[in-house]
Amino acid sequence: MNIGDVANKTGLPAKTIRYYEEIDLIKPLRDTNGYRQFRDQDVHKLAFLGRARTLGFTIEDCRALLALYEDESRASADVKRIARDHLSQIEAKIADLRAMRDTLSHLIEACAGDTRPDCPILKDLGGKS
Amino acid sequence: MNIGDVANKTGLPAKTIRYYEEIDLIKPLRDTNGYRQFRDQDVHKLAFLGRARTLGFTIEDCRALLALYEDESRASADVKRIARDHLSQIEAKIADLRAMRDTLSHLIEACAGDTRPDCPILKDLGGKS
DNA sequence: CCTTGACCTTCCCGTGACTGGAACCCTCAT
DNA sequence: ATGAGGGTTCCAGTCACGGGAAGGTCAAGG
Repeated sequence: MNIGDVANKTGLPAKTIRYYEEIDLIKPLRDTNGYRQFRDQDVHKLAFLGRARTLGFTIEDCRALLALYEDESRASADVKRIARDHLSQIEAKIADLRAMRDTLSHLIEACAGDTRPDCPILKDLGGKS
Repeated sequence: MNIGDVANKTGLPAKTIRYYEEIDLIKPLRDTNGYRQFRDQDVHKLAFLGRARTLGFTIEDCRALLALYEDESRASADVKRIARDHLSQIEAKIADLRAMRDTLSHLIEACAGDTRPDCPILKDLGGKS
C-alpha cells in the first residue's frame, strides 16, 4: 500500500505519516522506486497512534504505549500509570481553562458591547478595579 | 527602571519582556549604556499583557486589545468581539478535553493495573472492541 | 585600583507536532 | 509527448517563549 491509501484508511495526513517514520514510530518498507510500502502492521500501528493522539497522549507517550502494545509480557500497571498521568494533566488543563472561561464570561457579560469606549474588559486587564 | 525590576514588578520573566519588545508590543527607551529604560507606561502595558495572557489571549489578540486600550475613542463592541471569540475557543478546548477525560477515565477504571498483560486501554487503542 | 558578582546586552538554538511549499521523480492515460 | 496525479526529499515556519553562550556594565569590598 502506498502512503495515500494509508492516509485514507487511517485518516492521518501523509505528512504526519512521514513524520512518524522520521521519528521512528513506524518503519515501512521501501519499493524499488523509493515509494514507502506499508504492511498491515504498519497501518495498524498508525491507527493506534491516531487514536492515542486523539486522546491527547504526547508522541513520547505514544511511543511508550506502542512498545507496551507490542510487548506480550507487559504489565497493565505500566499502561495504567501512563494513562493516569496523562489524565491528571488533562484535568489540570481543564481547570485552567475553566478559570479563564469563568473570568472571561463575567467580563463579557458586564461589557455593553456598543459604540461607547467604556469597557469593563479593558478595565480589568488594565488592573483598575 | 531596569528590566530586572520590571520583571519583579510584573511577574513576567525578563526573557518575555525582551521578546515583547522584539515583536513591538512595547517600546522601552534605552539608557546610554544600552540598558532598557522602562517608564511607568511600559510597566503598565506589561502588566496588561501579563493579565491578558493569563486569560489565554494570543499575542495577536493582546496586540489588538492593547491598541483598543490606548484608543480613547474605541467602541467596546470591538473589545467584546475579541473576548467572545476567544471565549468560544476556550469552550471548544474544554469540550475536547472533557471528551478525552471521559474516555480515558472509563478506560482507566476498566484496567486492572497489575502485573498481567491484559489491558482494556491498549485494547481500545488497538481498535479491538 | 582591582576584583568579584550581579546585573545587563545580543545572538542562536530548541521546544511539539506537525504544516506548507519548492523542486524533483514515477506512472499511467490520452 | 504531455499532462494529471501520485510519490520523494529538504527547508522553513508555526506559537510563545526558554536555555545558554559570550561579552559589556555597575556597585561594593579588599
